[in-house]
Amino acid sequence: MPEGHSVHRIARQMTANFVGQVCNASSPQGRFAQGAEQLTGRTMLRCFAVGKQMFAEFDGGLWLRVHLGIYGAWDFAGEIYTTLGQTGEYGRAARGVWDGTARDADAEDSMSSIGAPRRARMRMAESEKTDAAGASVVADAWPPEPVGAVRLRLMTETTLADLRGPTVCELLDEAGVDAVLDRLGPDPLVGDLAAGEAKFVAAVRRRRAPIGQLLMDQSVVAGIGNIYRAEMLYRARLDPFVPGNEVPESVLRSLWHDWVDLLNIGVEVGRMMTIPGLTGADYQLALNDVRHRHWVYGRAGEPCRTCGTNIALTEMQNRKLYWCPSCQVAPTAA
DNA sequence: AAAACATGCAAAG
DNA sequence: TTTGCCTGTTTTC
Repeated sequence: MPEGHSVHRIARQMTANFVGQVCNASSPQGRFAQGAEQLTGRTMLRCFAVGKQMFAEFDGGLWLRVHLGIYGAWDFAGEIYTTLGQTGEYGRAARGVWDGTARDADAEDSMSSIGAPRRARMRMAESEKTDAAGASVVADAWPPEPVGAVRLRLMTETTLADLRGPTVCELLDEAGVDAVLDRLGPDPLVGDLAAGEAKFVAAVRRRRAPIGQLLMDQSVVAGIGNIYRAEMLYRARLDPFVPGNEVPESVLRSLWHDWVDLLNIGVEVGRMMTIPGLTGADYQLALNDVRHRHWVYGRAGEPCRTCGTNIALTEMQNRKLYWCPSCQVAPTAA
């Protein structure tokens, strides 16, 4: 269940490896056989993310829309040309992974090789755990056997991407894409930033729902999920229950700018880094362990890193919401 | 070994 | 409001 940053990374990986290439598509699982047949032989023209959704355009006006949902994932294998800098020798390719479960050592690479794209031979072993040890064993098997229920496999001569467990995988025409885009709020990495800010502020200000709910509403702002929601509210020291129309405009503008920053960091690092200023061992700890990465998320009952008050937990929109009842308060009247 | 749980969403009822 | 997706990790028996 990647939040927005992961999907942007996947779209970039897809762009690097598939755009401009004639694709062969299949559905090893069978549930997308008809769609795969329509895609086969077409050239991918572009690929991009808006919020948590990925869109890829193929020649002939055919679009692929994918939403990974809570446990969907893409696995890339083969000749991976990446600008993401996340490739160890046998690292995992851009994958819709759980941010907190990335155990491989891609973090340092990620920091050092941004802007230094390189070719890497990367073939996934049968399972993630055997990547390091088992990669060479299966290195000559091409294409690799699908692992698990692969809804869609996209292939070029040298590269493949396997999609598993998505909530949405469908083909659309351009009008269909527009209809989806129309109901999505602004994404800091799509379109004009100032326009996005204005849309976000206006959307929140006209609603009475709690700000904690509105941040997760993809029509208000696209790409924020349960972790970024909790962390952004903490970073703003904002009570999650304040109605949207009672949040001062200045606070909303700050929230938007914070999302701009967090999303950019997330895309670059591949993790939802929400505690600023970490260095050295603390930074490495945060990179490698979700438990050390956040202010409040997943920390119910533990002391607030700032004030020591126990982090509270409640349900909002059927999702767990963590917050510090001491640090996070209603904004003073503007 | 089995169960619970997770960074969402859409479709069914 | 409930269920499906059907993965991968963590927790419980």
